[in-house]
Amino acid sequence: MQNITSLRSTASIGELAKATGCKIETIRYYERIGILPPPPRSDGGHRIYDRDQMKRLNFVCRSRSLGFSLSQVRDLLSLVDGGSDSCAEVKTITLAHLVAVREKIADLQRMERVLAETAVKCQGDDVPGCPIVEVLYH
Amino acid sequence: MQNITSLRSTASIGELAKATGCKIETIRYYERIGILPPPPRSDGGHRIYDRDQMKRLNFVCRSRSLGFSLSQVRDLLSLVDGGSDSCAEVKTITLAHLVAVREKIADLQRMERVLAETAVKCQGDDVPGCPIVEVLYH
DNA sequence: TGTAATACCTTTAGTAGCTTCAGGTTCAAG
DNA sequence: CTTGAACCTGAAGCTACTAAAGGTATTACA
Repeated sequence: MQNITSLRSTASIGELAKATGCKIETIRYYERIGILPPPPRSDGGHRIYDRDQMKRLNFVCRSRSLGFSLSQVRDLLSLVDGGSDSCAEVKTITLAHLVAVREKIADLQRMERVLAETAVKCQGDDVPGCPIVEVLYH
Repeated sequence: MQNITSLRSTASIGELAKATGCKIETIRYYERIGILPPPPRSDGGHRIYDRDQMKRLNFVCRSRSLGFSLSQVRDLLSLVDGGSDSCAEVKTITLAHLVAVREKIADLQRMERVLAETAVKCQGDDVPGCPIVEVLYH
């Protein structure tokens, strides 16, 4: 029984990684760049995490998986840490990100269309007249 | 009249940049990493490009704008340079890329959905109960 | 308790695809 | 001939990690 949420209130970095789905190296990286605070250490120097840290890392991972940049994550964290009534700012960041995501989708859909249209034209014959190459030369 | 396509058959790096929409620094970068061959130089050391180079750069830029990686561009260029009947290989690279593009679109659409659903729930009140923050904590 | 496997530690360098900077040289217009 | 724009090089910086090297701590088992 090593389940962090049941028996023990602390976890090693490896247990934290398993619990959050975030790689060990990434956790250390987040600490190095100040996204996560440095945790206490064992006598031997191993990192020891508590539930708050796990919550925080979950927040970071979830934000990242939704495409927020690390600097946006930093901003979100400082709003959450602040605890003041800054929900509006959280929403502002989210909506700005939503716009960016939609732009990326539109970009990719444009690519997708051109690639698909072009690929069907190609029979796989000879390069000199390859329709894909023609399109790439424009 | 400095139009590269009309009066002169050579162009400076700046003219090439304007003609292709590719930045000067990026052109030099492509040369450095071997995507573009080093062009001849003026007595003073300035790069001089001809129409073939411009075509090649166009090919690179267009491929990049369709989301091909530089290593894919490299592969495509060597197929084109080879001139043999490798149209099938061009198509293979294109289809593989198309699959990757579609995956990216699907990823982004998942993000978009969560972000949009979450954002509408938030009224912009206070952080402790912010629905966006809740979702990020999961 | 001894030991071996596993997990952890630090620091450094590498990845993609550019962009920016510093500090200097060349070119073209007037 | 001068001046300002365009060009040159080499190195560093950017995002967000990932990997590798070489060493130490912890833990499971006998």
